[in-house]
Amino acid sequence: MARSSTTSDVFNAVAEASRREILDALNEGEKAVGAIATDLSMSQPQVSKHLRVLSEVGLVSRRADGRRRLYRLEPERLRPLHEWLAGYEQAWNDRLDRMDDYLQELQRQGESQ
Amino acid sequence: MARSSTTSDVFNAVAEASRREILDALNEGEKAVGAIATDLSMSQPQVSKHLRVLSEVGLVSRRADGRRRLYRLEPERLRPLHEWLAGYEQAWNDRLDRMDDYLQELQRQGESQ
DNA sequence: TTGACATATTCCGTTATCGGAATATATTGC
DNA sequence: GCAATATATTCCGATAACGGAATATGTCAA
Repeated sequence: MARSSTTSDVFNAVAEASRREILDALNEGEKAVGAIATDLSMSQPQVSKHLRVLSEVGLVSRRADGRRRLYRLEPERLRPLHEWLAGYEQAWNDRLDRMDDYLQELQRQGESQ
Repeated sequence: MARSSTTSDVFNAVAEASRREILDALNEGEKAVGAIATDLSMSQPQVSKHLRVLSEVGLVSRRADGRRRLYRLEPERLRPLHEWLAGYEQAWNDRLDRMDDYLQELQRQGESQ
């Protein structure tokens, strides 16, 4: 058995660097396909294809403006990512605490020289 | 030109569901390969391979214990993800605010019936 | 040393994914 | 309708990724 489709969930949609760049661009506001392509120096079909993937997972929405298609970020769709990460906050903070202890230890040692 | 390697960054490492499951398992504490395989009903080679990927991006570390290898989560390596997401907090909150306004509007309308 | 156990690696077939190029499908203005 | 502009889709070749099976490596215990 080989692997199954991936681009159909937020994690994979966001895994590609170019798609993150597109999302970053849209984070500044609604943009047309051509504008994105120009700004990021990507080919128009490339941008359209990535937008399709992003659209399929709901990370962007589209609206028509004349012959242009304006894409808009849908940030709430990042929630799965956010929530998954939240599950690691505990471990994360424990680490920072230990790091803090360690730094204080270093400082004590430095003072006693 | 075809695409270049992907599994070499945190975003892609985390993009695979089985790898997220492994990380979730390790979030409870250090575990041996076999234990993970049993808990998650994955084959041992499969687990080893995923751990290799996770290891290469620093998300897990390894220590020997007899003939076993204990893997441990390195949560601070999730930072790139965390930071990237943080860039969307603004948009995220704006959305929530607007949602809030909308709910209040609904409520006002409800009261005036 | 040998055998059992634990993990890592290699090989393989299948499929997904990417970028580029060409082409198809709107939509507008004349 | 026709040309121009804007976007989407399709076809392609190359390659990366996955899972399974077999095998290699490493470690302990008797």
